[in-house]
Amino acid sequence: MSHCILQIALDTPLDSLFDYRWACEPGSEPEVGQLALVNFGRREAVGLIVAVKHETDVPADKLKDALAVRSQLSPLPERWIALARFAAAYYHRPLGEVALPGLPKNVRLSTTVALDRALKKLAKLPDAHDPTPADMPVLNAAQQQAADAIGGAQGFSPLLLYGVTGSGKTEVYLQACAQVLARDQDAQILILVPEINLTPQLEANIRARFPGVMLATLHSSLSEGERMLHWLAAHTGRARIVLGTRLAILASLPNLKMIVIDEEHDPSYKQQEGLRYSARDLAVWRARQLGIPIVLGSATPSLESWHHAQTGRYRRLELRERAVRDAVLPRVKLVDMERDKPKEGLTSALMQALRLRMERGEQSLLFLNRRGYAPVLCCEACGWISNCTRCTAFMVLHRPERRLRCHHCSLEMRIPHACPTCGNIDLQPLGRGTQRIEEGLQALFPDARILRIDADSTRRKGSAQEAFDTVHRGDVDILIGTQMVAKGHDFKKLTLVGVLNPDTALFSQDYRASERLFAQLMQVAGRAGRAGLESEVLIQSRYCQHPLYGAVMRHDYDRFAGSLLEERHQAALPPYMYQALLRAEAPELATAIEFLEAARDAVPSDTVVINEPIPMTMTRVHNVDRAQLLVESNSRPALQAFLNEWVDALRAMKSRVRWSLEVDPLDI
DNA sequence: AGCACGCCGACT
DNA sequence: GTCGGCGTGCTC
Repeated sequence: MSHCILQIALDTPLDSLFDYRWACEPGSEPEVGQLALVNFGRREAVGLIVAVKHETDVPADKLKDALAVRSQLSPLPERWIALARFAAAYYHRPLGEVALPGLPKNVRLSTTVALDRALKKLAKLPDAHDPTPADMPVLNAAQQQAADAIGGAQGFSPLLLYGVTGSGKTEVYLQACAQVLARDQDAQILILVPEINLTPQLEANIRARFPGVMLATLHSSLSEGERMLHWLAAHTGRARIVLGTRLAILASLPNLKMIVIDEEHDPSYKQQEGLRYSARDLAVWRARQLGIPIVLGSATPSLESWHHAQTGRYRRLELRERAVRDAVLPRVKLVDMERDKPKEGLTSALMQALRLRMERGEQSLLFLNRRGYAPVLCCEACGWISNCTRCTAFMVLHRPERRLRCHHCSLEMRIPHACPTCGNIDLQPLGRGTQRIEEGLQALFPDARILRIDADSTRRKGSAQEAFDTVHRGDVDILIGTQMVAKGHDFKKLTLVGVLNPDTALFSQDYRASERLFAQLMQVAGRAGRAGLESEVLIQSRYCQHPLYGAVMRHDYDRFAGSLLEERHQAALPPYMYQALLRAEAPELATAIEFLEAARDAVPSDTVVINEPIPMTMTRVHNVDRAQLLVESNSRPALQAFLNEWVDALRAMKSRVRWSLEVDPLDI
């Protein structure tokens, strides 16, 4: 028996590939893209075969035999491996760390029972495929034009679908899907949404529209068994529509013919830990690689995409009107909190508006992006405040749970009955979170059916869906919630949106804060009046003259985006500048800073600006201090070339400080 | 990152 | 006497 050499990518931070021996007859070698089980160090691991060779530089005493090749699984396509290679190179991580976590855990086990079971289950599913849509609602002219432009696009076509909230973007996606599926019997379509909460509604729409088409969902709350089955359905080409959150961008889709990114501006498309990729950016890369259309839909596009549309790299499609007959955008009013002093967080204007909705039997939504009862507890006698002992943050008061809780390290304690420093028993909650608003509302409107939806009220699996169902059934008069309720949902009877405390974002250090606030306000405002009922949005503010609110009142994304882009241009910020961020963490801040200072001097460059190390805004989290170093360049290739050298130099420093590199960071 | 080896402190 | 603390060394 002769043998060959398999070059294998493994999920490890080591920046190299590993060679293994594999006994086989010439001509029957394993294929690139297959998975193999190997001994790695003292453990077993499943890796991806990225090359099959006949020689290796690895000394014979180190070379091991691979244990098994997963031949029941068809190889991952070359193009999928190319996607993983690109992501690995662009985000400066080893290939294995990109490629393997994208696969379901169950194919990476040393046993194949789960894989075999899932394959058997998939084989039993009926094979009928009928792309005929169940019905096709009539589109308005703008929608029809957009759907035809998408459905008829040839080759790589990035399309920015800019449509006001309620303009029927979903219907455009569905009809474009119908065109693609009708044209190509094998076509697969990938649809991404920002968060899991939005999948059930869209999933139901897709299933109702395409009853004869296999749909697979991919998101983090699937069980391992489900994930495996859905992933296989995509990989084998049987699922024609794949609906998922950002992680689905790494799904294997051999016949991918179109990608849809809904709410493309949404920050959840950026992974915030581990491999910090942007699913939206990878999606655009993937569409270019395959030469297929990609639809980026939003009422408030990211400035990056907006900029691309203006320079002609993306084609812009517009939906200026709401789709439902006679439905108009809600009227947005500002309530000046300096003149109309709030009681329990609510101005009299907002209370009156709530009362009116109660009388009419319509629903109201109060939006406050702050969970808990109060963001801080304090002692008025001595000035003590509920600081977290492990983080540069306050411990948030959670009254129903009777706890103080740090939202960053999840440290918890009972609410102290007396001030820990002076013994004063009269501790005061300062500020308002959703729980406190809920309590105040209950007192002000004893007859109202009030429901709070936030991360705390929906911890249990499935409880978020239950809560949304309750609202849809009409069993709620006043809904109070965080950003969870701001996105995507189509509440038919909702005619009032109250925004409670948006001002803090106006003065944030983060240059993206105003872009985000604008998007958030437009999005939450868009929950109102979708079914044609007259509706309004009340924004409580102390800074009513701020131009951002003026733009929200006029529903004027266009001009607002223009002025933000102008500012970004002046200040040399993205999208006119390309950035990367080196983060370091250590028990002492000085250690992290010292590491970054060494990093700053490690590789000189005249095409990249290397800034000074600074502590992160929230310096300490869970007892580690964090600092960061920003590098920027007006040329992406120059930045990438620098990062290549830099990462090598940083690895060579062999520092004990933990560090990580983020390309295209969102938060600085 | 895992995972094991290795050499010093307080417990059944 | 050993259980276990985390330093450091290696992974084809």
